[in-house]
Amino acid sequence: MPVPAKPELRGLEEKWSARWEEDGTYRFDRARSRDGIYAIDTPPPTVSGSLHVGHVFSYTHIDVVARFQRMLGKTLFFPMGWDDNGLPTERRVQNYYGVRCDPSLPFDPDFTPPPSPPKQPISVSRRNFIELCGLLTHEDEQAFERVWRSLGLSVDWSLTYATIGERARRASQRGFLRLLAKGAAYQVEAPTLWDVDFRTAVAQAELEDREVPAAYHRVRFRGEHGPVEIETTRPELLPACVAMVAHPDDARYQPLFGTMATTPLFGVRVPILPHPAAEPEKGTGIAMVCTFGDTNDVTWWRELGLPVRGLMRVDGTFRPVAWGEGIFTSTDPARAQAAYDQLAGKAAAGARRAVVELLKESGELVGEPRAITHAVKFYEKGDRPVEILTSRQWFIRTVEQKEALLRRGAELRWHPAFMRSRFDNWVNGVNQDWCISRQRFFGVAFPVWYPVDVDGNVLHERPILAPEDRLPVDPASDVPDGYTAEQRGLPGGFVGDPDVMDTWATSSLSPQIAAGWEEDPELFERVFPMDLRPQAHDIIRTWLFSTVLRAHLEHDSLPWTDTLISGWVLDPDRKKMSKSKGNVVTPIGLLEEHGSDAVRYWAASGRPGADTAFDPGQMKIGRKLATKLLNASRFVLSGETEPGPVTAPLDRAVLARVARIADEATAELQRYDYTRALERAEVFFWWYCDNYLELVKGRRYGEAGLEGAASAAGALTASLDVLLRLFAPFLPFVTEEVWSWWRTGSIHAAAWPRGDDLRALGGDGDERVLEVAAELLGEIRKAKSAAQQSLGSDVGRVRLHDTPERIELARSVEQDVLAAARASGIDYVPAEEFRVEVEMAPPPAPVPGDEASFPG
RNA sequence: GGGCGGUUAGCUCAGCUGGUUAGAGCACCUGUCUUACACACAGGGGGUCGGGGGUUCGAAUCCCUCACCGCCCACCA
Repeated sequence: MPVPAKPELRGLEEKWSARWEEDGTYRFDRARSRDGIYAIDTPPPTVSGSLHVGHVFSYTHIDVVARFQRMLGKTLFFPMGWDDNGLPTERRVQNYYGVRCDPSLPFDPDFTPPPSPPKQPISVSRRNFIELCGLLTHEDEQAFERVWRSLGLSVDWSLTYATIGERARRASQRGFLRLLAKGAAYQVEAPTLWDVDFRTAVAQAELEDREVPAAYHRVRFRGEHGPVEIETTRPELLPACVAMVAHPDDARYQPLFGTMATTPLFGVRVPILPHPAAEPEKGTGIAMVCTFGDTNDVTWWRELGLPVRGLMRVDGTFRPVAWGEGIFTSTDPARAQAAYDQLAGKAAAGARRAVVELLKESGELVGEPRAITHAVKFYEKGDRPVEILTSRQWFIRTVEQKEALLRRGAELRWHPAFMRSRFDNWVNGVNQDWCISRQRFFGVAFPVWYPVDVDGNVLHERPILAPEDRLPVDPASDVPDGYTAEQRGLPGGFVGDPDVMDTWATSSLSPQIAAGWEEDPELFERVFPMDLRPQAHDIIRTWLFSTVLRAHLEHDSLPWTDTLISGWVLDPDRKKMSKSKGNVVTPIGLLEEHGSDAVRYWAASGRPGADTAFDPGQMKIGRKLATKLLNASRFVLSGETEPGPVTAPLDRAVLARVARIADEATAELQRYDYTRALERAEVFFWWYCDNYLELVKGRRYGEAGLEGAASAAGALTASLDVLLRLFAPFLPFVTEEVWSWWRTGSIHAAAWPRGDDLRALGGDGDERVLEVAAELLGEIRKAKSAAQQSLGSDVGRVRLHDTPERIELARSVEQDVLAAARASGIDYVPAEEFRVEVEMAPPPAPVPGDEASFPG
C-alpha cells in the first residue's frame, strides 16, 4: 500500500478491527507448549448495564501487556468473560422489564414482557425470570463486545465464556462438590449476614461501612438488686434480648454475675453474665445481648450458650408472636403482648420509633436519646443495614486457611508490589467462613437434593449429591438418581436445594473455567496456572482472594504467577468517577470523539495501581502523538533514494540511541511498568522528529549525494521500524496503519524490537554526536527566533566555541547542521564552554574564496 | 485504632538505587505557514519540591516527626 498524501486517523478503528478479526490476528495457538504461551485471566465485566470509563482504562492496561507479550513471541491466551449471573443482573432485569421473580409460580412458555415496564411489577416464574436474564445479558454482551473491539482489545473472541454459561455452571458445581468431598465446604443453620431488601444471605467480603445517623438510648432493666442500665443504638431489639454481659474484671458488675434481670416492656428474665469481649468503657459497661444485633451478639450467644429468640423475618420486619410460653415467657405476658403488637409487622426503623415511645411512656428510657453518627455495615449493593438472621447456608472454610493464603499472597508477584498489603490486611481480618449460598434465582444452583422423610421433613443433613458426570444440574427441574419427578416435594421423596451460589463462587474459578478444567486437559495443562491476573484494587478482597483460595484448595497452587492491579478513574475533583458521570461520558462517545489510540494513550498514562484523573487533555496529547506518527512516517517513507548502508555519523548515532531506548522500554514493560515504557518512547520520538528528522532532511533529499541519502534512508527506515513497534501495544491502530504502508503482515504479529538488531545495522554509533548537533542547531534556531525570523531563513556563518572533543564531533556532522540551519559555514573555536555566535545576515552574494568576517 | 499510597510549576504528572543551575506536556506569552506535520515548529516566563527536625561534603531523593488528601482493614453496646 503506497504512502497516502494526506494520512488520516479517521476510520482506522473500523478498518483495522475488521481486518484483525478477518485475519485471526489474535487467535490463540493451542498447539504451542506452555513456555510459548502467555495466559491472562481476563476480568469478566459485570453485564448489568453499560461499560464505563473505568473499564476502558483498566482493560487498556491489560491489552498493552497482551500485545507486548505477543510481540515477544508468545501466543496469547486472552479470553473474554461475561459476568452475567448474580444480583446486579436480576436487579437490572426487574427494572428493565418490570418483573419480579416468584418461585412459587409455574413456568409460562408464552410469556413475553410488555414493551415498557409497568408500574406494578409482574410476577413471573423462576424459569421465566431466568430466561429474561439470559435475554437481556445477551444483548448487553453484544454491546460490550462492540466497545471492546472499537477500543482495540486483542482478545481471542472464540475463547469467550459467561459465568452463567454451561461451562461455568459445570465448573462451579464440580468445584463445589470437590470442596464438599474434602470437607472444605459445609452446610449449617446459623446466624448469617442478611440483606433484608434482597432477602438473601451475603458474605463478609461484600460488606461495606457507611456512616449513618443513630442515637444512643439508655434503657433501664430491673435487676435483683436494683436497676441496671444499658446503652443501645438498637432498642427495637429489646424483645430479642437474651442476656446481659459485662467484663469479668468490671467491679461494678461483678456482684451481679449469676443474677437475673428483667427486660423493660417485655418482662423477660435474662441472666447477667461475664464475658471478656465486653468493654467496660463502652456505654455503661454492660450490654444487652440480642439475637441478633451484631457480630458481637453472635459471639456471646455462641460462647455463653444462650437461647435464640429470633424475631426478624427475611424481609426485615418483625414477625407476629404470642407472648407467654417457652422462649416468649414473660413476667407480664399481657404487657409484653401489648408492647410487641406495636412492633409486629414493622421494619427496624419503625419498630425502633415504637419501642422508644413505649419506653418513654413507661419511664424505662433514661434521659433523652443521644444523637450520634456511626459506621454501620451494609451489603455493598444494599440500601438498608445488614441484619443477622438464623438460616441454613453453605460455607467454604476460609478461617482455617488464613496462614496458607498469606503464604500464597507472598508467592504471588504483585504489580505494584505495595498492593499486596491490601491482601494481607484482608486475610488477617477474615473472621468468618465464606458464605456462598444466596437466596436468589439467576445464579449457579447447588448440585444437591435432600430426601424428604415420611413425615415430610427435609433431611438437610443427608444431601443427595449430583454425580460429576451429570453436571450441570438444576435441582429445581432435574431429578436425583433413584427418584422420579413425581416424588418431588412429597413425603418419602426429595426436594432440590433452592439456593444459588454467590457470583464470586463462580468467578473465583475464572481461570479454571476459561482453561477448560477437567474438560479439555490438553488446554488446561498448557495455560494453568496462568501468567497474569489483571484487576482493580477494590476487588482484591473478593475476586483475587477467592481465586487464590479456590486454586489453593483445588490445585494446591497459585492460579497465576503475577497480578497487575489497576487504579480507579477519578473525577477532576478526585472522587471515584461515579456511575452517573461514567454514563454521561460513555466509552463509545469517548472513542469516537478522541479516537481509540488517543483514549488508550490516556489510559496508559495511569501507572499500575494509581488512581488516575479523567483527563480529556491527555487524550488530545495522545491524538497529537498518533497524528505525528502518521506525518513523520510519511516523511520517512516518501523519499526517492532506497535505504542503503548506514555510514553517516549522525545516522549511526541515532541508531545507537534508538537501540538504547528500545532496550529501556523493553525492561520497563517486562516489569509491567507500561507507563514508563510509553514515556520513554514518546519523549524520544518527539526529540527524534524535532531534531534528527530536521538534521537529516537535506541529506535525505539528496543534497549531499547518493551515499549520504542512502545512509539517511537506511537509518530513517530502521529507526521508524523500531519506533512503530515500540508504540504498537499502546497505539495499535495508527501503528498498524503505518506498518501497512510498507510492510507485510500485522505489526501486532511482528517481533518485539531488540536494540541489538539496530546496533548490528549501525555499528557502534556515538550518541554524543546527537547532543552536539542538536545543541548547535538549537542555538541557531534561538538566534533566528530572537530576530523574529523564519526558521527557514538563511543565515551567515556560525562560530562554535566548544571543547576540542566536542568540536571534533561537530565537524563530523557539519554538513547536516549547515543544511538544517541554512547557514553558510561553521567556524570552530576551542574553548572551555559551549557558546555559539550566529551571523544573522546571509552573505550578500557568495564569492568563492571570500572569508566571512565577524564584527568585534 | 492498624495499614497502604499520595503531597514537585495554574493543571496532569516524571524525577527509580542521594551528585552539576529541579524536568515534561497542557495552559499562558512572543515569533514562524520552513516542500512530513499550523493537530506543526522555534523561543520565553513560571516552582522556598506539604511543614519541621536529622544523616551527609551534598537531600525533591535516605531517617524521624507532624499536617493534609485518598484508599484498605478493624471496631462500632
